[in-house]
Amino acid sequence: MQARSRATVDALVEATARILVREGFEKASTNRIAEIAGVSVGSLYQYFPSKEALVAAVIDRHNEEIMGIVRAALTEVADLPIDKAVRRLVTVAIEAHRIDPKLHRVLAEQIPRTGQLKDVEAFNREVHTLVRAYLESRRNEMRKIDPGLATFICVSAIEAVAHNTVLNQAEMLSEKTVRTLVDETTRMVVGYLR
Amino acid sequence: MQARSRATVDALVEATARILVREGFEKASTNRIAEIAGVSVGSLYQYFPSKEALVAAVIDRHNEEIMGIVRAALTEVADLPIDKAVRRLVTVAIEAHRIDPKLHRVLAEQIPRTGQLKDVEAFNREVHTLVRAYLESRRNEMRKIDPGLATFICVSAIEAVAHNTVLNQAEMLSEKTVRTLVDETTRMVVGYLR
DNA sequence: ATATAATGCGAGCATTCACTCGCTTTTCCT
DNA sequence: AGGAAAAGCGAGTGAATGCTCGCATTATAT
Repeated sequence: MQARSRATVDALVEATARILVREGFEKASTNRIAEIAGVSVGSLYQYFPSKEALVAAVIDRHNEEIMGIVRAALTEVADLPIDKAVRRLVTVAIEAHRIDPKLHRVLAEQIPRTGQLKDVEAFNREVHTLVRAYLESRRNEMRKIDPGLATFICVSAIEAVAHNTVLNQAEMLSEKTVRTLVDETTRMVVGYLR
Repeated sequence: MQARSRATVDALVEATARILVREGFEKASTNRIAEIAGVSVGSLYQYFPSKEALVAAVIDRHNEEIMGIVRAALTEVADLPIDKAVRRLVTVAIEAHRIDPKLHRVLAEQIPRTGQLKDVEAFNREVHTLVRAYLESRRNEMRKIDPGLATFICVSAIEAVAHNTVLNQAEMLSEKTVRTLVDETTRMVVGYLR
């Protein structure tokens, strides 16, 4: 039956994420994952050909969540002037990183980059492409500047601020702090673009 | 008989770095490291209590190299106005990341962050402190702004540009590209600060 | 030359862990 | 009900690997 197996798959992915967050990558053995999922190792290998594939599924789920938000934001921002748009994007970047900070941290710090590096790169490229398209459509509001370069610098800067904010300050982030941070980052990026 | 043992220690650290770069973290077993170093596993454990400690030594050596450059730059820049200083710092950041890009990549991507995370944080804090001190000494050239916040944003942005540049473009970086990148990043940061 | 200490050796132990396979249970269909 | 197919089970396997320990070699001191 399908419902049953989908539940098993979900339980496995969920359990993997939980263990990664609660006990770190090292403790995440396939046996343990199966145990936490309430499933046998045999079933695990019925659905995932390797441990790597399982971890990749977790990464994908998380990235897909983030990309959903980012894509939506970039669509809804398409008609806004640069200052409004950048502000929104900075806000969204921080929000996206805050979805599941602990998981984000583990994925960023503890997962050995192997095969699925390709996937992460794909997400990166997508963000790049989308941002670049937006910037090109707003060329008239900007100074003369190579769009690829501008995209690279802006995305790097915004991503870094969001990333470091979430990693360093963990969960303790007041609304006010976030607002100030958004203000400042927006100011930097907008000032740079025009 | 210190010379002999120092040579052994050096050989071990060097071999570890080589294996990390050439074959990745997974292939870096203690047995293999000892073999490449031309030393026995027993000797390895005479000088390093664990594999982790060995990897930590490699990380430390690399970080120390980078910090040496950064510290020097920040000292020699102390009397320069903001625009000159920032330009120098951006340049140095990229240079520092280019010291050993392959090792840098492995350290950034493949090493599970365990204990020695503390060390990395210490380096981070030092950079922060130094930059902040500089900014505070130049307050008069800047708009009214919280120094801690400004430091956080500037360091994040510069670091991210340098990091991504080196990671994405590997070794293929023309002088011209670097100069443009430095120009643009400098422009962004300086524009932001004043 | 002899004794003592420092350094080095590497086979092997103990453990962990990804993964397999033969079997059982559950679900579906007629 | 009966049987086939789908899903699940978990003890067991084999390989990898971090690390130990008893012994061998080399340096220093007397």
